[in-house]
Amino acid sequence: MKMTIYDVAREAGVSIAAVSQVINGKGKISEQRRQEIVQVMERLNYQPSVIASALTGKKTFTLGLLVPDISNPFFAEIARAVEDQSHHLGYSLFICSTDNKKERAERYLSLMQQKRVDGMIIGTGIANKSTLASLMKGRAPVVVIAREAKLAAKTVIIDDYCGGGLAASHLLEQNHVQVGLLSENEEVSSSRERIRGFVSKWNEAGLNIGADRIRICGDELVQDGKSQAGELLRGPNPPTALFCCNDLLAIGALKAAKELGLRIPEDVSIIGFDNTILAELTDPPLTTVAQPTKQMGQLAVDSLIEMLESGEKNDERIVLQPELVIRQSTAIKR
Amino acid sequence: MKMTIYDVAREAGVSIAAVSQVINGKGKISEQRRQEIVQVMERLNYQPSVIASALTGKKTFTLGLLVPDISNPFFAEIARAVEDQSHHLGYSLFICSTDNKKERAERYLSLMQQKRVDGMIIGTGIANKSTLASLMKGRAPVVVIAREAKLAAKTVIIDDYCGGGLAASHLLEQNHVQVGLLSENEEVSSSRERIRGFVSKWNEAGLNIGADRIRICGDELVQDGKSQAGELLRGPNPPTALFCCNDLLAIGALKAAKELGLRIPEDVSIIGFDNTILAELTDPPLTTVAQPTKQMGQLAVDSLIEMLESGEKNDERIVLQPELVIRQSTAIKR
DNA sequence: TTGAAAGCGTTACCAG
DNA sequence: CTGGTAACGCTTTCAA
Repeated sequence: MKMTIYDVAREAGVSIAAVSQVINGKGKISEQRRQEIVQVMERLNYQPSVIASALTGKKTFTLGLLVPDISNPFFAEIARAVEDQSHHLGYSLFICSTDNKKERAERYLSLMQQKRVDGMIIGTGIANKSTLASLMKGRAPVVVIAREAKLAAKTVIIDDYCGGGLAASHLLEQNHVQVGLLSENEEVSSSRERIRGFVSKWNEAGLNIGADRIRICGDELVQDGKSQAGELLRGPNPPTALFCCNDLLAIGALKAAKELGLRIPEDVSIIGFDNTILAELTDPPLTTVAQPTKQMGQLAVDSLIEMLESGEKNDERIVLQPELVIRQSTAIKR
Repeated sequence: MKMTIYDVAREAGVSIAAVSQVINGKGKISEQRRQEIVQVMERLNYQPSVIASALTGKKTFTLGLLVPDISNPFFAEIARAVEDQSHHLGYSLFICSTDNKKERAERYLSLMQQKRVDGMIIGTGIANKSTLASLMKGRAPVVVIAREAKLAAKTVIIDDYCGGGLAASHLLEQNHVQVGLLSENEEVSSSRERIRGFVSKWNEAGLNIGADRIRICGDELVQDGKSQAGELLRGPNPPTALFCCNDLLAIGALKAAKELGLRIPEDVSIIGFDNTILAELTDPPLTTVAQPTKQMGQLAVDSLIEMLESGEKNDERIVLQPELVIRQSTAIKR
């Protein structure tokens, strides 16, 4: 049933070498022979085996994408952008959700290497440097997306520090003084940067943020965001504004506030990050810092393909600018 | 740099066959030899090439998933469930978004075959029967998820017809008489079934739904949902309730209603389908019909693996029950 | 038990 | 131009 290059060659009365040449458009064959062979291939519905081709050292035309969670809308959007550009350029995509777990990430990475992906895009923290280091020594080029790489590596990212600052400025303009910050797990560098950027801007204004005001949330983003926000809001000297490192956390905060009978933004302002589709749907719509996901995904793939085609590793960082999207979850402090 | 089975064999002073045996845990080797070989493999950080193994007729341990759009939260959730179960069972996953486009679907399908996936899960309409038919004649087993297959094929699905009925009953109980329905593109069988179920329940109650009350939306779900709902709501005899075939469409409807200054649910009730994460975030939270995505994804993978391990094709349909989740976007007609 | 050798489907090099 | 043939890395008989 399954046709091979031999079947085609036999049917066309030529050698497999000839067939191989027309498949790859290489070498010299008379136009007539080529035509004939093409015809036979179509007639037999022949499809070259990527597997066999890969075994001889050719590419697999497969890329890998590692994200924390594909069901998180932000990463789903990134994934879609990456997928589109990959397929556009002729590559298939393995998608893996790591839940930010070191073991999962390493397992997936090793799997991808065994399956000989041509390159990978990493959008998730990788626990230790040595993993990334050995990864980069491998044959497959790597680009890091939406995260700070721990080593010099090609990176497509937004200026998270600046994004945090954007949020801080917005809240500052609205006269907030008491704020609470919701961060992701410490491994998540983008989250750390956002917090750093926020705090630094806040300090510039001569204001302080107590360490107890910065809450680290676990992987159950909505859930943990809700409980941490709840603690902050119920505690002494409750914040009048909450900066959340992503929209999911912000949604948790929203829930906590509502549950406490607080009005948003009248009683407490909430600001998210990512500008996922969720942000425009919440009640009230969420003020958030936007990342250009489409563009990031596309750039990541382009860079990756360029690296693997040129064979040169490239450590350049592409830093895009975040943008504040003001909706109705933030207001002047009363 | 890259270790092969030969390197291991040489280093361990045995034949490659011996190494192969310990890799696959087959054949008989003295425990001592096995230990030695394992040690060498670890020392050399040897990783068997899935590619080479596949070439000899073994599995690729790769599955393919086709969905309309991975950035649609419903499919992102399905994908996550499928991914988890796949990886749990040792398989990697290609994920492809087809946008419900025939050409894209066929291109992806062909790619997957060239890459010799062990099986595929189809969650998107495939334009013509012949494609599906030839697909199913291939070596790789297929299971259809969240969609009616056009041919006898293993299917994991909810009872969409019944789901439509659930929505209708809910609206009927609330005394609605004038309704509007928002459907997806005609190719989408689940959507058709939901509409059929809704209409039939409606008719049972002695009520009618004019053909002009059923609007087909394009692929820009939110966008198109909004414009179609807008037309309905602005038209003569506007509906007091809208049934939307998925949450995204419902969100569009929500937007249209708000833009027209209508209150929800006081002026118009809106009911969605899928119960994605979006549904609990909208303002007001969306009443919707839930699908058990986690379970569906898991069942699909389990069935697929079972088929490919047993080598038997299986046409069984697994039909799960949808469930009405009542939130605040629907209310008794005033 | 262990090892030699024949594939698996392609590519690429090297003679005709 | 064209065809034969040795890799590629692994699995699987089949002898020894």
